[in-house]
Amino acid sequence: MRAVTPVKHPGGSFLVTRTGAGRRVALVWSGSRTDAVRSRCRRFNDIGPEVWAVVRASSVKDVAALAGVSLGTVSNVLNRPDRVSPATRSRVEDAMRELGFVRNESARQLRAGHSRTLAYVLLDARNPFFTDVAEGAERAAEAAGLSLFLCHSDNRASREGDYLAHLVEQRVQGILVTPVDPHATVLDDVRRNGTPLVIVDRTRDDGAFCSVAVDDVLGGRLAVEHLVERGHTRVAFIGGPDTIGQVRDRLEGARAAWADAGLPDDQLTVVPTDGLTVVEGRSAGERLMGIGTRRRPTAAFCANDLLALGLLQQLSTSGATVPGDLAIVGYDDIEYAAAAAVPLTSVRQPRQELGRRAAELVLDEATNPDHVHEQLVFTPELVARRSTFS
Amino acid sequence: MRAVTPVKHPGGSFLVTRTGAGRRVALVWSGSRTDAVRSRCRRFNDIGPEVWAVVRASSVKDVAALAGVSLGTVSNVLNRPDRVSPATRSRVEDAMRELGFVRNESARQLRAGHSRTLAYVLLDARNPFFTDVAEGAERAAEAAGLSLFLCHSDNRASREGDYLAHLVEQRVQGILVTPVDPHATVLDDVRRNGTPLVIVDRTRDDGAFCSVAVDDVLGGRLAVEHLVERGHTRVAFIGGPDTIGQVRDRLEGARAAWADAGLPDDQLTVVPTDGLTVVEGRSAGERLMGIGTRRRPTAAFCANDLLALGLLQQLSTSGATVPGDLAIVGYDDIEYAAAAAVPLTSVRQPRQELGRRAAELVLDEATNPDHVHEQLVFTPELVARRSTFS
DNA sequence: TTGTATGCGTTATCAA
DNA sequence: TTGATAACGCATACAA
Repeated sequence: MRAVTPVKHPGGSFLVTRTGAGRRVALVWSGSRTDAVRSRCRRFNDIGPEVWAVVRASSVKDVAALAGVSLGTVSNVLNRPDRVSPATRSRVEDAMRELGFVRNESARQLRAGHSRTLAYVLLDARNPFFTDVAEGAERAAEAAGLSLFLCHSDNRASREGDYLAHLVEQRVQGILVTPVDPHATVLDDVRRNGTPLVIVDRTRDDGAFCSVAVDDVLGGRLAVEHLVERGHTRVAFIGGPDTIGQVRDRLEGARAAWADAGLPDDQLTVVPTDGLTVVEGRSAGERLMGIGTRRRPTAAFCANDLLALGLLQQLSTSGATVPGDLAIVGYDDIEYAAAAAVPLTSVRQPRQELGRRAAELVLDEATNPDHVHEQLVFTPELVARRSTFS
Repeated sequence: MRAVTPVKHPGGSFLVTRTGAGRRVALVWSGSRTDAVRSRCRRFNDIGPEVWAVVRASSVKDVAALAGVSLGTVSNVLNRPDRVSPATRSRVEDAMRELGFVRNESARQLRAGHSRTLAYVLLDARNPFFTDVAEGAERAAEAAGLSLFLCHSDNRASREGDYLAHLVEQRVQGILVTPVDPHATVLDDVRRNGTPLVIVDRTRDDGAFCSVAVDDVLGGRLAVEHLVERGHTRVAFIGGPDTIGQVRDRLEGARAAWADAGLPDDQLTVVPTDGLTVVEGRSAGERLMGIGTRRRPTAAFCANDLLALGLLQQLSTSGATVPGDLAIVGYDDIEYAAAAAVPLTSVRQPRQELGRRAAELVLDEATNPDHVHEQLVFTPELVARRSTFS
């Protein structure tokens, strides 16, 4: 079998085709007439008994030549087929098939001034919350005939910055981003450049951007109200670091509900963590179980489900029962929450809806001259499951 | 605060700026001199007392004009700064800052013939296996100075096809893909067009593509050998549908190990599922526990960890213990496997390594004329945890 | 060291 | 209905 190796070369995209030994030139271009290919040869390169032929990817010009029409007609077939007579159209379409023509999006975009893509720069691809948001955005993009590219910043500001810069250079239609820091100037840089940007799952007080978020204070309140209703009077809040707005807000809501119930401050313990992961949840569990049974909280509210799952696992390892020894409320209601060994009570956020609305907002900003920025705040709801019902 | 709304318009990327009521034209362009902006005005649009000014995004030409140099010099500052005298260079850089110049990647790409991006089209963004593969690819891309875009096909052939077509039109440097069907002709279409493509976690027997995969037959064998060593003589294989190559291979390995151990065929039960998800795992658990205790398997080998987690949850709900009533081996060793209520024994695949090597292969195909396709097969290993140790 | 001219592939306008 | 032509923004070869 002949090796057919595509390479890239200044001036276009090329196909390199190699002959068998002995022959000088062989143009391998599956399904095409040799002469059509030969016209696109740029460079022949002798290497001993073999010869490389460098072939440009076919363009509208090549198609026009093969079909015996003008370049403008080919473009018409592509963009306004109704303006072309059926006979010539099918001749052009045949030529396209024969040459394996694919429209060059860079050229189209250069001409059109905009691309046909959205992007979502997300913090943590391993957290199902973000992939669910992405799914919602994906569907909205699909409905608008656009593609959605996902970029994983992995919680690193430098990577986030690289991605944002690249996307702006690409002139994407719009960017959704869950930023490492919503107040970082990189976001302003994007917008100064005219690329619509929507902040997802974070907000900024200055109203400079559209954003979609969930009322985390209310979420924290719902969680703790539920625990108070279930009769708990010693509760732990597990989460951190408090540089994360979500964590601060959920704790604030928790404290408000606690105060409203007339319970003493010191019976709402804060167990800080260094992140919102399963591993951190286990470590928090160890610390929690280290407290003497008399003073130990009877319930825990975790700042997200991953923490809650880690906590659950730690308890199960150490022989404690849920909710008998400790009731648990998580946050996010990811798929694994319902599927945990003890199904988790959790605060649900409308994740797909978040993504969908974010995509719609960014498209509005991209296309509607009368666009005004909106900060949408969604309402969370508590989903009660076995982890809080003995 | 004035509304500054970016819009898109044929002919370039634009910023629309709106005046306050009463004045006719206001050019809002933060940090720029008004005259520099005015030169880029294209269209003024009276709407009652307000006026829209349509402003083109700045190009090298604008920068050159503002800096008082030629367009070529600006390009040199961008691409070969050493060829420019320090004085002019700083003048040009000032102008760039002032105009908020951002290189137009479409134009650069059109000229260069290739982009600076890779893409990974993955099956299921919710499955941590794929995000870990993506992370490995991401790092390799970063090392090569490229960006990696993630595209989520969500197991749908049509969406996969849309993404592949779009990526080919974009002339990305290379595509990694875990395809819905590795033998589908869409993959051949991509390559016929000269875009390097590497198949991830699947293989194709015809050697038409590079691929990276893991020896699933060996993985199945390892799982069952482990269970046999632990003394199990009635084992269930849980997984499906068997249209998935992985499922077939893992079962094949399981059967081979079973036969090698001299155990009777009918004591290796197959419990088919409709997918590899947590929900399917629970449903399989129900069926399994429906078998009378005398004939019921004492161990289960699940085709992936999500199934195993679902199974585990089902057992725990119904009061059965793991591994006492049923030992469990999963596959993939995702993070949640170790973090499960009963830590899961699982077959680990070198996920990040898979992604890294795939990215390297696609870059080799893109840049090395002597590239030959390689089908890499990695070796899995068994990670023993509590779910198989009573 | 800097400037000029050309082409990348596409689309749209206008003339035939 | 079709064809010729001019941009879009950038990078480079070559001329000054």
